[in-house]
Amino acid sequence: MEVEGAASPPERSRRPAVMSDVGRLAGVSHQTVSRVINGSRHVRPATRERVLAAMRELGYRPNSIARALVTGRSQTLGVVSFDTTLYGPASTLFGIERAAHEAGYFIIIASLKALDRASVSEAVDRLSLHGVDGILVIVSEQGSAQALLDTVPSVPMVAVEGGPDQGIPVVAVDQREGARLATRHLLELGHRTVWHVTGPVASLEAQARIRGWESALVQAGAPVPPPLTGDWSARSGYFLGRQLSREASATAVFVGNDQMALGLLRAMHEAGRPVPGDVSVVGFDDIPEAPFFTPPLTTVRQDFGEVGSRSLRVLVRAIEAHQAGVRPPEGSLVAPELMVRASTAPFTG
Amino acid sequence: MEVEGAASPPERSRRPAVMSDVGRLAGVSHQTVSRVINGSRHVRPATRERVLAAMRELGYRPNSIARALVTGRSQTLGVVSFDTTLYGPASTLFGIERAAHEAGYFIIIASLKALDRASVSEAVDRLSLHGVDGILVIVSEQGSAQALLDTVPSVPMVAVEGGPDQGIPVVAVDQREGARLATRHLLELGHRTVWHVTGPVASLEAQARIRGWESALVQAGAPVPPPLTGDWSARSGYFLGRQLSREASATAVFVGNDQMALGLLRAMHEAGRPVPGDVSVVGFDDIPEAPFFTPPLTTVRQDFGEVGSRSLRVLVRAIEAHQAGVRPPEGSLVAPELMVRASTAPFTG
DNA sequence: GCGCCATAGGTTAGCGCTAACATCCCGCCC
DNA sequence: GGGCGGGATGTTAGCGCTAACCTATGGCGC
Repeated sequence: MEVEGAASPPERSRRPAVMSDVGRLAGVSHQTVSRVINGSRHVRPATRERVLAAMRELGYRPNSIARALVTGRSQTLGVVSFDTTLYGPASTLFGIERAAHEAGYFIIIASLKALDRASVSEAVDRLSLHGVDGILVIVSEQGSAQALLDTVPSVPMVAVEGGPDQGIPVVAVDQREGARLATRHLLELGHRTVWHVTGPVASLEAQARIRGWESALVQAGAPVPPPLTGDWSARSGYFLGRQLSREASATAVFVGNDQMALGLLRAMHEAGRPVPGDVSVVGFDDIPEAPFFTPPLTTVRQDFGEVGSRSLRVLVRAIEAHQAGVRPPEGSLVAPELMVRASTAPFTG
Repeated sequence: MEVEGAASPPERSRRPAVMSDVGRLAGVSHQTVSRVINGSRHVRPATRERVLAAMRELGYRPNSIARALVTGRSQTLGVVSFDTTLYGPASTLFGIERAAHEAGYFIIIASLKALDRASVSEAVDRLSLHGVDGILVIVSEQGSAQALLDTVPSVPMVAVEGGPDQGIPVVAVDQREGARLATRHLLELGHRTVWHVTGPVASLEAQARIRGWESALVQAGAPVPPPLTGDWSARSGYFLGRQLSREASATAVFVGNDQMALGLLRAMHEAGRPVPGDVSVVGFDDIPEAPFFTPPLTTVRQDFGEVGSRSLRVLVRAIEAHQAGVRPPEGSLVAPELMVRASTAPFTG
């Protein structure tokens, strides 16, 4: 079709085409090509068509690095996370990525070796050095939440799943409300009180769940048993479950997450204390396997995907606010939901 | 110390310092600053010190986008994956990220909406457009493996966890060997044959496990029962388990992954067929929860982290080979390991 | 017919860095 | 002592793109 390009034989596509190659073939300047790409109104339809045809013919792909250099925006966002192997962070990351894709951003990840301040700052630093436009920190631990405030952020940041109470926007599930839901459910089944297997002390989520559990107990006038501290693993749930199985008065347990609940279920089974006949158990998270535990686990669902996509949208708004020089947006809380299954039953004292 | 810089008061750090600012303060050209940063030998120690001091004073951070533009390398690698929520891909991704960090690369992720050819190519395209130096594709499905061959790769690629037999390097766990391990274990316990609950038909892993299971059966002269097809979820394992529980001759089951094994365990429990008393069950993956199933699950461990880090190293070598214009490296297989726990027992017919 | 303004496009200067070459200076050898 | 080699540094020219400004053209009102 284009007789113009006939001068250069199939030898084209040696080195990738750049803007001026397209311009030359279309008989316009490289700037006009840029205008076509960026949708400027000041290009005649006929010219636009010629440029588009030339782009097609040369297989032109815009170079986003050159564009990033000149615009100062890389369309890339960083995510800092600790253990992306766990279901929670993994699903959150997934939600983030989907929302980022929709918003035209890429996600680059920086996982932490350890959960201390230094590595959080180091990760944030590494990302901003690489030129990201904003950073999401999936933070779940007190030290790292603190580290966020120490960090001098060169780009907008949003904390996900937990974070400092002020300073930067936080998007998370309402942990305290979730714990209240779980505790009240057990209380309403007639249990005198509810024991609690917690996550590690430094975990913000664990702390919030403890507060929610405690407040529900206090509000109902129930005694507050000493919490048992685990580490989120099925293993720790198992050992704490063995311990609890010897506590005859323990007929209802609110476990800090589903993995520990699985371990606890196993310990109760071994100890001959049937669930839910003898002991009722509620977990937290609602991992996909929870309905298939023995027995199917009553648990509190956290919508991680929603947390991820919502936090991404907050970050994008924060970036826009930053550019416009206006106030950053607020964070928000995602509501948890109680999933009642077969691991809880009325108290039959 | 530096009287030179006194002209500009604390008003510095308005706009981030660039190389020539550092050079000016140190009394050298911007190129010498570049030499210091890139560790050139042709800089006198005294000069180097002055430059480093100036960098510190101005809080200089090199701009990696500008560097990427001129060198043509962004120090960024792309990872294409489908469901990063599952334990396998999530751990693989984690291993990749750790190894990338060590090798001085960043990881940018592109997750797929669907598992078809189009979305794989689209993701690869999106990543290379963004300027990645290489791409890892966590592929586990026949269609996408094929898509990889269709893709005209502008950058080096490596397939992870599965992929076409030729064309690009593949790093994966030896699925067939893992399936043989599981099947032989059950056969050695005296079971007449071993049933198999498989993953979805299009899954490369599922296919390889079926082949391994079949070959172990044939080699032992055992009959080959019809495989039951699941979809990796605990839910499907549960329903197929219900079906299998009615099959009196089924005393040994090799389940394609641990989640389905969990569902199957639950179905057997409900059907009053004790595991391992009546039925022996072997899973695949060895997810962290497997030891805490009821009963603790015998399963085949896949070292996902090793697959991730090994594939990253192969990709880095592929990039170097690409630049040097030599042949790309070979892929490799990671050995699986049988973890014997309490869900398998000798056949007592 | 002239100025005026809108429209369509070209020209020029960078973004911050590295690669390639040019230059200077010094010691050393014949 | 003069040329020469090589280490230390400066100068120049891009990488591929966008922003800002400039120019040509044409329609329109008076």
